[in-house]
Amino acid sequence: MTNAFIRKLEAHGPFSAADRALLEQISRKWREVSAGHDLIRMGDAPDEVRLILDGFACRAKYLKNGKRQIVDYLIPGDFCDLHVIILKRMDHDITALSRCVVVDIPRARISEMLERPALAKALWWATLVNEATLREWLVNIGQRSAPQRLAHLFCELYIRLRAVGLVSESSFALPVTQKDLADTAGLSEVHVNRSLQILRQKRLITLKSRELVVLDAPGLIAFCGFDPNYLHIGEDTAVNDQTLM
Amino acid sequence: MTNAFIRKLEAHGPFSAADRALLEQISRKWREVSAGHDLIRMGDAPDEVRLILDGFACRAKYLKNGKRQIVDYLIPGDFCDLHVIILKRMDHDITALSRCVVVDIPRARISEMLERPALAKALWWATLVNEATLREWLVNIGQRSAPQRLAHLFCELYIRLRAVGLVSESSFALPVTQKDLADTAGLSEVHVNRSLQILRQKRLITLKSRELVVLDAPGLIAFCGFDPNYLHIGEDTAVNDQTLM
DNA sequence: CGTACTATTGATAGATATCAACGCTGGTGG
DNA sequence: CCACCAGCGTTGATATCTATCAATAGTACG
Repeated sequence: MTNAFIRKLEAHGPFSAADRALLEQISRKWREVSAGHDLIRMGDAPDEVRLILDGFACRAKYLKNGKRQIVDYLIPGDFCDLHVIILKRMDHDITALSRCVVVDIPRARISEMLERPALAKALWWATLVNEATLREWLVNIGQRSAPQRLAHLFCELYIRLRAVGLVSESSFALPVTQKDLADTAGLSEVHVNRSLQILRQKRLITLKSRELVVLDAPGLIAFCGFDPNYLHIGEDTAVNDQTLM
Repeated sequence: MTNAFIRKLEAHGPFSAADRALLEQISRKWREVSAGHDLIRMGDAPDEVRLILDGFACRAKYLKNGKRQIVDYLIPGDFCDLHVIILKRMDHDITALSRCVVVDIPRARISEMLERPALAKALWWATLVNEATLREWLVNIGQRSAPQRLAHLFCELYIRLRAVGLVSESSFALPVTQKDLADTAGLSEVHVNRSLQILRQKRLITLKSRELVVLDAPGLIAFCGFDPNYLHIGEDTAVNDQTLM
């Protein structure tokens, strides 16, 4: 079985049999975390790197006044905390949004991965795409209107989830509350509600019972000016809106 | 001569003589870029990785409607585009804010660096701190008020610039316009002007002629709730506001 | 000593937050 | 199986923040 993790990493260069064997061994022993529970807490200095095999989680930072900013959504195949290999402590929390299946990879295994060029490159790739995504989020919050911010987030999740096979019929599970979206987009809960109504009125999306349906992909893309380049999926492949969504 | 680059990288583990020799060789051949000129443009796929030895630059993404979001400030010792080793193309621009001294490191040299554990680790460190900084910027724009956003930015620059010896007497060169600050903080130019007035009224800072003076460091820190942890400078060292600024 | 960029100011419009209430829904225990 | 409860979504009214527009004042630089 090739899981989301291996599929995602291998997207940018084939692995040798030995590489794959190592990855498969890594993802053999997993555990479950139920929705709402923390995978890692700020200040933790874990000895393993966590990896999500199934489920949805978010990375968030809290202010002293209780405000929260979600800075990433973690989907199957994403590493939670590659940082702790180098940076001793977590500077933020990771919380499960749905039931998650997680593997804990010991540092030693990561070191082994870093010694294999193809795997090391894959880890660099994952890290750098993360960084590029953070930059785009900054653009999103800094420069776009409330409804556009949400639209952009949905476009991104669509592409990322599709890359791991979690989109069907233009729709996908999105186990978040409007408050979560608010804390992602730097908005209030009420304003998220009203912004979603705008997106619905425009017949761009539907979001009900934690299920997001993209009704009009080109429209959604145009509405927020989404350009998937920053995700560096299918590098050097000619892409356009039609092929993408 | 140990330049900012080497000093910064070495902050997290000593290098061997060979490591240092490689670094010194790398930073030997430099060139100048004058203020306002681009170091790299979106879409470029350069064969070298650029590194700033002196000067100030910014990393920015543009929207189709002309809006701009600055997503990072680059100071001496910072890599411009480690990404292009792995991700083929730049997905943003880098522009000099002041006259810059830059070195172009051929890919091959970067590969040599990655083969040396201490140097590879240093590169990982730089990348992961970048990522952590982006997360904190997201918190900044998403959750703080306009004056707080600026205060937080100033705190960060203070710490980062001090780490490379560019702060003296609680002040440092900050070659940016109010429009630049606006595009950094997701605000309008006018509102930045008024927010700066608030910071001045509170006797926290002074900003004139591209020189920022921190008048009241503890006050500035308290005002925006700055916590330097995310910069991962002096890991595992007990730090507090007093020792920091 | 213009000229162009940058900073500042005032007035107004627009976007978003906050506050408060109510309705819906899914789960739980009796 | 129903009643209740808690969390979530929705709505309206209002306050606050921030953008926009337009004009003026500095400032740096050729």
